[in-house]
Amino acid sequence: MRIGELAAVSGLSVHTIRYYERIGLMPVASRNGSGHRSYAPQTLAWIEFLGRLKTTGMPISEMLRYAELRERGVDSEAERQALLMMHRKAVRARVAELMECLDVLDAKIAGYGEHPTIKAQQ
Amino acid sequence: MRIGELAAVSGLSVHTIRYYERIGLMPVASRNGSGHRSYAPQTLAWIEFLGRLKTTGMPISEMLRYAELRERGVDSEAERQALLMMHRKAVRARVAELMECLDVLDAKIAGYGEHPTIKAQQ
DNA sequence: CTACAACTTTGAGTGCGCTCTAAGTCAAGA
DNA sequence: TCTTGACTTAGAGCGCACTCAAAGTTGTAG
Repeated sequence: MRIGELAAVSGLSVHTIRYYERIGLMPVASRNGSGHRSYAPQTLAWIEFLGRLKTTGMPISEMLRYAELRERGVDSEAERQALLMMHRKAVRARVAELMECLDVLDAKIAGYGEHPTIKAQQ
Repeated sequence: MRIGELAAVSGLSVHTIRYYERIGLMPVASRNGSGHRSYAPQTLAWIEFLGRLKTTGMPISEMLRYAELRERGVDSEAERQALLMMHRKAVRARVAELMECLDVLDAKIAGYGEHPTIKAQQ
């Protein structure tokens, strides 16, 4: 799989894939005869997982930490698991925070269109 | 209330408060005799609401739209309500997205430390 | 009166995560 | 052979949301 195809199936841009490789988020890709990057199909799964980390607000610096542990192989699994557990905790907190904000939004939305006396209390 | 005190109680920096005024997120503050900004206590409630919008991922451009409607007064309430309803929808979607990612994280975390055969399926 | 903190302005700088440009190489179809 | 398009590199540029710097003014405590 060449970089253009990987970009198409992953939704990342070619630029972004090369950027991810440059900063260490993706392993240095092997090359075909003409120097073009060549990707194994599993690469897509890695990109998708990175996407989950990104969606959940993990900064690149921390993804990088995870990627480095992954490169180190099987003996880093406990550390990777710990890192993900910390992140899960942060995501759960974020969800709770958003739900609290949703309550505030609900109240504000309900407030519009009410009796002026009640409205004034907003 | 002067800007330093407002910064202390709101958690924003003095720089940020002036920045918010400059871009239109906050009304131009009235001044005391010596040209210093003077704030009414209700200003804090506005900053806190802006904080909710920010926490829930609303970009400044959209907060600006809301702030402008607010400046326009009572006749913009329907529009403000509509804007907040759109935003609430987006926040709900974001919560759903995060919860989906939490499932993926749970599976990944559970996968570490399992039997090698099962682990290989990750 | 002096020192010092808190304020004022304009405008530049920062960190993040891309995103694009320029200049060049390579492979395949008309 | 020519053209087209996908690829390569190094490095510059961008949008967002601040954040800070410089130079100056004002208010108050000792």
